[in-house]
Amino acid sequence: MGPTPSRVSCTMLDLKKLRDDPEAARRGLAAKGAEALLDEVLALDAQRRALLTATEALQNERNRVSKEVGRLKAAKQDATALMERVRAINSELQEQATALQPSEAACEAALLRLPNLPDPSVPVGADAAGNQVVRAWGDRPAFDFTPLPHWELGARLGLFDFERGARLAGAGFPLLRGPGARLSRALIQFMLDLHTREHGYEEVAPPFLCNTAAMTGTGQLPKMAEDMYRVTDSDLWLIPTAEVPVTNIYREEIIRAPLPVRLTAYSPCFRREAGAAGKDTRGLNRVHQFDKVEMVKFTTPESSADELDRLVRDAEDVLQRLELPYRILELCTGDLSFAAAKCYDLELWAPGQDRWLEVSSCSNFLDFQARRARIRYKNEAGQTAFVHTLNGSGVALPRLIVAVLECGQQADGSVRLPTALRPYLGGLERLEPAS
RNA sequence: GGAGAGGUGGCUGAGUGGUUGAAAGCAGCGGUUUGCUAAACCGUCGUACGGGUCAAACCUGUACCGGGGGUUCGAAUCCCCCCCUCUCCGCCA
Repeated sequence: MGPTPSRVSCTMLDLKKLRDDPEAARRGLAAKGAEALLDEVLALDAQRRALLTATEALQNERNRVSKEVGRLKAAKQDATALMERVRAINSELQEQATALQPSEAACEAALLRLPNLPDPSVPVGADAAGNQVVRAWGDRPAFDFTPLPHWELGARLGLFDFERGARLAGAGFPLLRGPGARLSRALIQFMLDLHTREHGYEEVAPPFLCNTAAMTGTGQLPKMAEDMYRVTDSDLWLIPTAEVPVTNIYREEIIRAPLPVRLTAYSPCFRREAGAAGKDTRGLNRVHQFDKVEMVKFTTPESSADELDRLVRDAEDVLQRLELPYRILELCTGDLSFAAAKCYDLELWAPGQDRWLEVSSCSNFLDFQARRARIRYKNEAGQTAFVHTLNGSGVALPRLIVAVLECGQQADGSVRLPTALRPYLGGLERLEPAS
């Protein structure tokens, strides 16, 4: 079984817009540090169009002469001269094609590496230091003892077995046991119930591996290949987030369902975390496999800004109901991910480590992913147009568990569980140390 | 994994190597009729990428009938490879 060739649209940013107003694109790309690529794209595009025009002129002639051949033959007349002419055109076309094909491929490859432009409302900044706290919720718990990090708590409570997990797949593949495994499952179920029953999402259970076309559609490929796990003898990658399969549900489709379509999915996520070696090696802060509940939306361009606000509130609701203090950052231009035009991060307070931990990233991609994946709808004028896509974690499990443990810890070594979660744990109120 | 059947526009569904980008029907859109709804009738109705126009409307070219390649002056139509769906068999959670 060979790899499926990906059929990806040549557009990610609108090429015509890039041509018509390169300066606007240049400003946006500069904010994301991808300015140089723009000139490369524009040059490749100019070359490509010149070749395309020449090729199409030849094709036009070939088509006209061929039709004439048919006409002559139908009239029982000699057409040898015209057939010779077409043969000549074809050999010329062969030469054209050897120039055009690499040109188109190069143009598309460069385009696929161009990141999305930041929304004009996004604060300008070079890196994470430029992110802005937009609001915070909840009081950070006060302790009359020194709060422990979750890996200490987990050891005392018998929740994790990192050593044996490493035996199975290496460091960063956590093994949860007993109450730890159950806590994880309870949180997943709690979040899915919340989003489906109260926030208006449809639950989906997607594949956990996706092909190259899907990975390209949402923007993981080509840029993030080294951050993903790949299956060796088929065209499949382990998903780094449910965003990939869920967003690609409508790839190459004109969505007929009324917008917005709001979907939520549980999935494991697999990330190589290339370049993060040695960072956050203890506990659950940064792992190669983790569980997450994801929210994905397909909307009209008119409503995507509002839907982003709702998305953030839906993620916040998870944290509020679990009584966990958090803050919300708006990412600045320099910290936006490849595909995002605007993004809010939700960070939970981890008192045992005295730091904030990101548990959710809520992004509006505008039509960036829709272009790449060709996800469209019919607008009110009846025209086919690209949807806007959004997604956000609702939320990621490991760091959620970290906060539940570190915020809920008591002087006696037990951990108080949030009230809203207890029904999912058979009424359990506390995790007690194994004695 | 083996055998068979099939993949055509939003859907259903015709299709001959040569003015077919593709019959017909449904849906959609615009309109007429109508007290409203329904119905009827008329018209319109694929996508992408180029060129023309400051731009839009519009005009025009090319490509696209699962994907790729081949035969041919000319391919949805013939040939090869691949993918997918369905049915049956085998294997297995």
